[in-house]
Amino acid sequence: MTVPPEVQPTSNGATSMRTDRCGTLRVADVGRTVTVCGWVAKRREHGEHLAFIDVRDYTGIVQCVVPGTIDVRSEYVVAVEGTVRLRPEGTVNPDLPTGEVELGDCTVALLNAAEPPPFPVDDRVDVDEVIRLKHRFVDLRRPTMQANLRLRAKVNGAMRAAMDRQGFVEVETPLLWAPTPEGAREFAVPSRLHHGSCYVLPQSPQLAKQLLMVAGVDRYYQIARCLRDEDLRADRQFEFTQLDIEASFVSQEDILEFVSEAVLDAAEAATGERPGPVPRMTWAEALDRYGTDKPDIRFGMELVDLTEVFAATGFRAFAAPCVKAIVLEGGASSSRSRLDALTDRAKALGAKGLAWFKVVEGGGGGTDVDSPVAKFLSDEEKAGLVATTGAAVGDLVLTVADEYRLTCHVLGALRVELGGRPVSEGPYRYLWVVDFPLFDGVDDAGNPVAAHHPFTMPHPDDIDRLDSDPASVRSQAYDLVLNGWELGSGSVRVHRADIQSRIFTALGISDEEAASRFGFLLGAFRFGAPPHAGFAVGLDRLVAIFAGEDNIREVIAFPKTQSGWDPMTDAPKPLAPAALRDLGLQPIPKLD
RNA sequence: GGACCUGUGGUGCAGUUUGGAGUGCACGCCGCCCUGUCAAGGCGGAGGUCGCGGGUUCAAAUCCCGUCAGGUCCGCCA
Repeated sequence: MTVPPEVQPTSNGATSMRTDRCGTLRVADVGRTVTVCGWVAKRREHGEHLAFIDVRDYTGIVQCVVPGTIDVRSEYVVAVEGTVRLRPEGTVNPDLPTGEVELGDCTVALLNAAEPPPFPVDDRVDVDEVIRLKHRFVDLRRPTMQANLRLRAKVNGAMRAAMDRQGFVEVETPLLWAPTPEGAREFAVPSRLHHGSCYVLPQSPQLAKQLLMVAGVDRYYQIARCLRDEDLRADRQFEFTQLDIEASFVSQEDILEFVSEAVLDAAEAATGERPGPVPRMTWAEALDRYGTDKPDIRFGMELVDLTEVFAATGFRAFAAPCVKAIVLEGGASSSRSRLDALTDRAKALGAKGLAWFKVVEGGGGGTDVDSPVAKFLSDEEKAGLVATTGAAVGDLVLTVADEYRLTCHVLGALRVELGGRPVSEGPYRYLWVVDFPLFDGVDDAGNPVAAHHPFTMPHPDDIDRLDSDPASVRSQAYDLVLNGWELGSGSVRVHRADIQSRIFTALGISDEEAASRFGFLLGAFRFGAPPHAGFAVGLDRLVAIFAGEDNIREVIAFPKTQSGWDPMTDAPKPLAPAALRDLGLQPIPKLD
């Protein structure tokens, strides 16, 4: 966790109960009689004539001096009236922003007593997350969590301002939507008035915002909640928030500009520093050099292609469509158990195996490789391996040989695990990844699967191959990546029926099927759909990185555990029989 | 669906490798003392199904099997 930035209130926060906030009092306030309200952070009693109470609100802590004893405990809610005065010589606390002053001759009004907190309300210890979540209302009192919430609001505000400035209009879209059996699994909401039918919570406002383009809104945005019933991760919750954008009569370039403006504004608001222009990389280059479509470009360790080196190899494990390697500097000292663990990891990622080579000094001042499989390689191949990877004595070369995509995937993951740093650790390296493929793999029936979504416009240079060679068709889809996390994605949409029809054909979706799934959208498009394109930025991830957190739960007020449990409310819970009846539902025994 | 890691007073840990009395540390909590502390200090005290179940053993926090919960990851996330 990071030290929260000092809170800078925009007003003194005076109310009918207080004149000031705790953390704002300074030397300039000396002489004022003030009242602060907050929670008792600490009590230090010195007998019957003197006691100190540290009172905390979200702005910080102020020391209150009581001339006598006072019966308050940790987390009691109090209002304290006293006179701001300089601390006596030698008792200034340089660790506190309010440390030069204190409240003297205090009278303490008890507003509410409190049980001892279940864990310390400070940032010094990492408490078990279930306990924190169960008492989230206490956890959020901690300075870091307060700072995270407020940072999130600041980022939110900066993005809204950027979109407003660029002429976008905020429109709210429904949370109760229709099932669209494509993409992420949806949360269903049973209908009381239509037994047996359900609404679904939107995995994103995708279709709604495209309809707004048909409606002539021209430039739409929304800080939108999205819901996806998929397995949770450090960077994924069931519900998450996006800055959702769509604009008409625009190209990909316009969208990248709009989004850059919002994200860079947010970065400036959050960090005080405006990043430079965001570089670009094609999807193909990202996969080739980094083994992933969301490369962390804070460090090198790029994938090296060795396919040519082993083109004529007699080593059967390397007789594969693709041989690639990464170099771990100084890794030659790795123990056998460590190397075995790496091999297991590679297999878990889908590789058939992992061949490692320790680069050692060879005869005549040259280099040689030390490896269980070295005996299967020719001298030329060993020399080529070292030369092509650029590995030096003491380095470890890890190689995978397999299909191109799998090889890249495995080495890309190992690269991040071996050479990477926490996502929130600086510097911030933004990257546009462009020219994603239109299709990605095939489904069970052998039909191509849409890489982004089926309304993504093909790349103009590739559109002629839509029918003849769909796998080679690039799309006008793009991602924004920051330090190895996908911050968001978008695309130019298909607005013409003839192109949409060809894409559905390539996807193996019949006219009837398309009509039943997306009929309302396709129908709307017949009434004058403008060319349009859009994007969505994941706010939780962006804020987490700015907050120095590697986990989006730290920037969400009430998140759920990896199994979708909320320890505070104990959700999800069974519905009462009467509620089930109302909805026309009947539980069935759990299936194995 | 799968892999790995974790689970010990309210909190954070050590103890588990090599079985031997619920043993220890820090914080917190309760009581008393203390007129300048600020992670206050001193003295005393309370607080434990060692996640749960089973097995091995004379004996299990410790070894074995199962299970639950949490975390990280793979699959999944158009």
